[in-house]
Amino acid sequence: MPQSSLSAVDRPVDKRRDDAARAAWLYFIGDRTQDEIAAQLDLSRQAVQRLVAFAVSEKLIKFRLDHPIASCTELAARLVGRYGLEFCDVTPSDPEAPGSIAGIAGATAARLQRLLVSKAPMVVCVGTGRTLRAAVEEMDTLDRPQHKVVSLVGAMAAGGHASPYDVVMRLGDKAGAQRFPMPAPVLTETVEDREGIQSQRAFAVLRELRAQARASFVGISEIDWQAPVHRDGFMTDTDISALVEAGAVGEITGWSFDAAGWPLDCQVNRRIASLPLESPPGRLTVVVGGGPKKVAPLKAALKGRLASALITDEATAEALLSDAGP
Amino acid sequence: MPQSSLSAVDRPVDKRRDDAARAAWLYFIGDRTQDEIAAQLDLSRQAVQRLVAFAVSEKLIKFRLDHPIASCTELAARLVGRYGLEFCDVTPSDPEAPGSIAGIAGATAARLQRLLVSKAPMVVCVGTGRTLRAAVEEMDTLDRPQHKVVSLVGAMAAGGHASPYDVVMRLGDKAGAQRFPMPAPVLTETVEDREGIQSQRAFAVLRELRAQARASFVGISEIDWQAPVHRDGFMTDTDISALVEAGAVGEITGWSFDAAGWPLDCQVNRRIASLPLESPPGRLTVVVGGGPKKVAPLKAALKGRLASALITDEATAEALLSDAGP
DNA sequence: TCGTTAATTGAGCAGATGATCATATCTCCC
DNA sequence: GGGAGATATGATCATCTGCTCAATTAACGA
Repeated sequence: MPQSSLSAVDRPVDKRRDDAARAAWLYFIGDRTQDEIAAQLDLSRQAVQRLVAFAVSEKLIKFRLDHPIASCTELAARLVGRYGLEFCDVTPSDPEAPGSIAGIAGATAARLQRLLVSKAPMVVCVGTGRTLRAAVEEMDTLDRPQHKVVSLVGAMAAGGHASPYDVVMRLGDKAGAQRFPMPAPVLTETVEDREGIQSQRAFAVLRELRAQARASFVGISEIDWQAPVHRDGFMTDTDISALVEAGAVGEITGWSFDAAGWPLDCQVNRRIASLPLESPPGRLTVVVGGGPKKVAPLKAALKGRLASALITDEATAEALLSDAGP
Repeated sequence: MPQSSLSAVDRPVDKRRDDAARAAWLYFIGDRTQDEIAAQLDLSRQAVQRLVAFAVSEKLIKFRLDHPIASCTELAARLVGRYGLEFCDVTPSDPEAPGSIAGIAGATAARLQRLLVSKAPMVVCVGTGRTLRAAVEEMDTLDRPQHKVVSLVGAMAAGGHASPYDVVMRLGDKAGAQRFPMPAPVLTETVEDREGIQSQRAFAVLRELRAQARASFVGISEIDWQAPVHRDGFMTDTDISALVEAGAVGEITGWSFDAAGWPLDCQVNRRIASLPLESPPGRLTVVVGGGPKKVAPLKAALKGRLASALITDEATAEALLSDAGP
């Protein structure tokens, strides 16, 4: 039996994941104690504890809430009404960890999954960022080679190093779908560079795919000195200064916009290589994000109709509905 | 705000479920301790412990394994080959609880869910029994009024009392689908009774729906003095005696068959009001079950091609592949 | 072969969890 | 209004879990 010896000897990682899955199954679904599992699998209790922790951290076992919490449902309905959204999902939030993305990632994963399980071939566009990345990790694995996953934004900084939050490749893997990354940095050095890159054949393909897309999922961020685009090296101090000066409050797929949700007509935006924002978007566009820092950007984006659906958490939803603020 | 006062005052159950969902969310997804949650929700630690336990027992929060365990995959592949199945799912089993249906129910729920999330109108037929009932409980709630859920078997005993394991109504509720229960007992008093009942208009509708069905999900049981059909009062001592005499080893939707999987041509089967078995089934027919008692019935049913797919557990799968046995 | 470093293991312990039980509170019927 | 029964609450304790740390084993290069 060459296969089993291969997987057991040559790939000890898989064995470990297998054991972890089994231990976690017995623990959460079989409802046994770690001691009992240890006896069954002939391991020490600690080994079982580690396997269970590993399974949880690797998302081999997943927790899902299947109950509409009334206050979240109500916030969602009010957001749909206020901003004319196609839908809005609001998850509970952890008051002790206001920036936590666990809930939003889970809710986004559920939406992505519901779309992608369907067998009719479809195109789904995605941006980048920590939240979307976490959402993809929460999804179940699928095998849908008929689908196409398209990036709205490049994952490279101008210097050439890649973002660790590349979403399109990971989502392609999870869904077993065809992947269309964008062969470009987020921000080019000059307007001419951007024009050069965008005149390439690959770009026309991406534009064409976006026009057919069933949906787009994008993250959102603030524009200031702690902005992810700055921390991750996509934009320089000079870029940020110029944007803040011009009144930027947030960005989506690299495009900065002001408090009214108008994309800025400035030098930096002219060097953004991502596919342009649309207002209102021609296709379902889901903006995903939450936490205190994202309130102002989200409020602006929704005002400016840069998105037609929203996934956020309870605290952010409340802030978006309060009339105070910028 | 009449609705919110209504739900808060007139329906304290919903409030409790809401709190339980929130507590469970913070516990499993937010990864907080019960003490922290108690502080946040302003409850005692015990109250939180009870809410979390309640949420788990009510399936407000669900655990799902997303990792193919190699040995289960291999067993499934061998069963598909041996019995010419369309598919086979094998879940881990808990060696300490050989009759446990937790895993099988989860796997069946996943299959049902994958079918029913799709929006194109479809018909799904179901049998009855503890396992299918548990599977439905594991499903997420859906809203698919375009689907039809059809019962292959009545849920009444001859005396008129209903089975507690009615599946079609529960599944209809879970999926938000139209429900077509069978207006008949499992076993009628006489052949004439059966003919009378089956000549009714409603029966023609059920036959018609089955012919269009996307899939059928059925349970399976042994035929002996501990058989569920006997314990639940669907069949009398006399019926069981006659069936055992005639060589029955198991039943599906009430129809008894012998060790070769041939439906028995006997007096009892002639009084069964369920829709007839087909061999091989014209449409996808998934038999669901596991545990030591179900090995012989399953082996017979698979030999006789009474089903075209199987969901079972590891221990049962091994027994079905071993050549020993009846 | 030996020494060095990294990874893995299990003992021990502090803290988290779940069960029990006595007490308090609610509900419904009179 | 009162009382029986049912239900909910919080104190207490036994058990379970996750973390730390020291010891051991494995891996690798000299």
